[in-house]
Amino acid sequence: MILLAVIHLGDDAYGVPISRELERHRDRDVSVGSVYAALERLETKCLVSSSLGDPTPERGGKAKRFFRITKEGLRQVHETRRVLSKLWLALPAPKGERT
Amino acid sequence: MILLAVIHLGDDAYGVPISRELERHRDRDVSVGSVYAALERLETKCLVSSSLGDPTPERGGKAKRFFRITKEGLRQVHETRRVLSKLWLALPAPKGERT
DNA sequence: TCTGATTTCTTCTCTATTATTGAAGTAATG
DNA sequence: CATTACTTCAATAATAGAGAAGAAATCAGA
Repeated sequence: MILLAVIHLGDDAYGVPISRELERHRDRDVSVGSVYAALERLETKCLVSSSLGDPTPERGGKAKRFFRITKEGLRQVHETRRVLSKLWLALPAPKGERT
Repeated sequence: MILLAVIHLGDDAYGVPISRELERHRDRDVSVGSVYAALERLETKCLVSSSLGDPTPERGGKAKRFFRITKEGLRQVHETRRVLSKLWLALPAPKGERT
């Protein structure tokens, strides 16, 4: 889900909004520290890359660290989608859901 | 993925075939111990239930422990599918894939 | 019909990795 | 120099994973 958030946020993918995006989709609190930890793991595995941004005209604050998905990261996202989509095909429909 | 394997295997969902199903889909070794550990966690959370089977006419072996997905487990599988499918919608297509 | 080897599963133990939180640290602006 | 907007650190909980040990059944031969 972090990889997907990085993809969706595009040029605005740094710690805080990534964490907010996760909170929105998972519908629960997500501490920003855990997001950074996961991003570091993803970077170690070369699924994302990061670079420091320039100061902005906003109030203040430390320089942002922007994340981008790598080619390999995108590949793995697609692979995961492929596998799960296949497994989900045979799923019995839940009550009250239109197919 | 374990929940999905339990669903797919139906009346034959016990440790060994669940582990084999995972190996098949993930295309790598999956130790049966890790599968049992996960199944226990899932049972603790009431996402699966289990019951011991009777001896079979086959060669031998300890009684099988069969797993079934619970109503709540099925609900969560569907919820996960719903959320991820939504996130996947806007995914840029990988090269060489027909859409 | 004992008895032990074999088979098929499950359970246990230990370690590595991932997840999560909350506090501390840093570099900007007003 | 107080405030703001981020990042990094430190500590703990939870999950993943492998491999050995344990359990209960069948089979085969004496």
